[in-house]
Amino acid sequence: MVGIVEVAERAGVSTATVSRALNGKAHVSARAREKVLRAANELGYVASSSAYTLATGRSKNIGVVLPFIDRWFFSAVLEGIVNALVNRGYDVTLYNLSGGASHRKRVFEDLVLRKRVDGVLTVALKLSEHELKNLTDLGKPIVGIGGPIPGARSLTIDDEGAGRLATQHLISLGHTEIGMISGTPATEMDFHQPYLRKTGYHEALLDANLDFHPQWMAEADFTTAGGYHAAKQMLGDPRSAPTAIFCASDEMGFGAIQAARDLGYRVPQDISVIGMDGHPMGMFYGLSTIDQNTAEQGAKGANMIIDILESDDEKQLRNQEQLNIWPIDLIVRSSTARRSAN
Amino acid sequence: MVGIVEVAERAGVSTATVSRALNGKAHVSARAREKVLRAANELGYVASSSAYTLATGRSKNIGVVLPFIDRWFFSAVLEGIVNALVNRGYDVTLYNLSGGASHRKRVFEDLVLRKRVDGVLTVALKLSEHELKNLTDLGKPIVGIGGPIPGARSLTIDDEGAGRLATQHLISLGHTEIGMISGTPATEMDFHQPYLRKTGYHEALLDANLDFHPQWMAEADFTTAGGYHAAKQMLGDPRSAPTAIFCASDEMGFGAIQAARDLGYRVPQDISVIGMDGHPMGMFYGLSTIDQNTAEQGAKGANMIIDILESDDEKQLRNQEQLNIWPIDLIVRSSTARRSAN
DNA sequence: AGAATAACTGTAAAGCTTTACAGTTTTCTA
DNA sequence: TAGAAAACTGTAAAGCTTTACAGTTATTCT
Repeated sequence: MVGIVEVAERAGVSTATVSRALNGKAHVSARAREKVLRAANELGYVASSSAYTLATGRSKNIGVVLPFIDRWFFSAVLEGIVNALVNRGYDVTLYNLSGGASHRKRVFEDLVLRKRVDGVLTVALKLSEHELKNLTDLGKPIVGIGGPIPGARSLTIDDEGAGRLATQHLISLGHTEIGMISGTPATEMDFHQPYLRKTGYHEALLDANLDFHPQWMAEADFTTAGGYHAAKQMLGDPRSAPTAIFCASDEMGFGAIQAARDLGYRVPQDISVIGMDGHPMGMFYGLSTIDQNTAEQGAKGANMIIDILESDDEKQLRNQEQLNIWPIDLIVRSSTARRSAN
Repeated sequence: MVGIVEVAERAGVSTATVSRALNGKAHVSARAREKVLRAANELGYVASSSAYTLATGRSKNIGVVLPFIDRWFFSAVLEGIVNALVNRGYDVTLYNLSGGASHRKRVFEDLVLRKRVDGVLTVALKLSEHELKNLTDLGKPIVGIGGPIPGARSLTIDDEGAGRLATQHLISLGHTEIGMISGTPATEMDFHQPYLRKTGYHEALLDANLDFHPQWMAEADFTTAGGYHAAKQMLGDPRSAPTAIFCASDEMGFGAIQAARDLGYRVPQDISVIGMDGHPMGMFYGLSTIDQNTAEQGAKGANMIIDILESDDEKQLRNQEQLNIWPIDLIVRSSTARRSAN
């Protein structure tokens, strides 16, 4: 393998000069720089990242921890993160938590700790005290996307406000019996959103002096299948069925629409459904939603962490708690409509 | 930060013994091993991965290169890969190609070459000669998932056979005018599948002595939106509309179903639609499909590359060309039915 | 019990880069 | 043109681990 000494020999300079030239540092003459660049190019030289990391203490690598990869929201955030990071010259190492508790433990205790990353980005994660301590003990910047991390910077939408906005949209259409499909306790272990969105829903009902009926509250696992079953349950008894449903994710919204149709309801004439997230397929099923500009949100979070890393006073900035609110948009499509007369 | 010398001091042994004990090597007494383990645990010691890599030449890190992240197929493969790799003690570094040509160039020339990975996994990628050379020049194992890499091992379904199987399913239902929605030339630059699936479709028609009509062939970009528009085009003129459509992905299948309905067709009474991949939402829309067990396929590919890396004769195995065929399953749901009489 | 053997342990080098510091060359000023 | 200052360049150490090799201790066999 070709190392820095080969390049130095070929260029007729020292390894120090090669290093400086290749890293764009000052104190190297134009002539030397040119010779080095040519030699490096001819030899196809690329510095060993492990030696670079050992020498500088920087890995140019960010760890991203997420509870799932194959659900749309997470993959979209990830896409935004990866593209933003590569633009700034960083790699990303992935840590997925869907493999069970022991797997999860390993991620927080071994892998992330392997001093392999310059910073950690978490996506929609709720950490235990212990996990949080493991993470902050790294002494590296942490940014939480889609869910605040205590003691660190976060970028998240106002989930409570989003829940309120979605519910108010239904209220403004004249609905008074409004159901919600939220997360199961199991999912809440990982994301905060279900709880907060539910709070927003309750607040909106309260503000409008509307009744709340326990049967109008269902729980599902954020999948289309889950939304389908929860909606069937909620709509099964026509005497207590709501006229509108707010789903905490678009996937659940798709399921809810399908369930309503399978039960003979028309959407939106008999039942209005609003989802949440901004899933691209929402357009095809006419699902009204709260768009949270997912990929851009990921990119923004990625840039936040690099900004911290590359600022001069990194140490101070590092884990200042700071909450950044990301904007959301209400998108009205054909799944929500004015409450019908009967 | 706590390094190996601190552990050695605390355990009262040398760094060599610490290293051996922690890596589970032979030639260390039970007593010494125990002392080391306790000391390491008390100090929360984890070896620096850059120093480890520098010393051993192994990074315990696999690079995964994919054209998209936020499309279901890719995220599902990725999820399978990540979980399998973490189980075997490897990390994954992600290289995404959706950021444009210069980005792509950077991935192949700089990042992957940074000697950061022990091996490379590509997903549904078609590489240029130049890119392939860059990759093989790494001298590291490569495994191509969902699309063969010349000169390397690959794991892929029989796309041609899958296209044939889907088409034959439609033929067996009595359809004689069968359309297909395939990939655009732009997408073919990245994946081979569209072309091969199309070939299988043609073969099945030929075998059954069925006519082929240019209007029955449309191209889309593998998204639901693309499938929707392509199907609208194909079905727009009722005089030349087919009675069944094979879509090269489930997402396009969802779009095609919606397009058919929007045009007043009933699915499956008037139009049968079959997709491909095994998207979890297919169940809800009753989309018949060819399931390719995506996550398991990713896991299998991941295990293949680790098997090569950890075999004794790694060098020989490394880039033997070898094609592994992954099984597929025809799943019949409610979007395909016998051709109606009229 | 003593010798031979096996098992364990420690020292030091290697792996490759960056960078502080010291040394050299060039440029500028008077 | 001499001297000071600035710009450049090189040497060598540091970063942290693994591991070959040599040295030490324990075990086993006779």
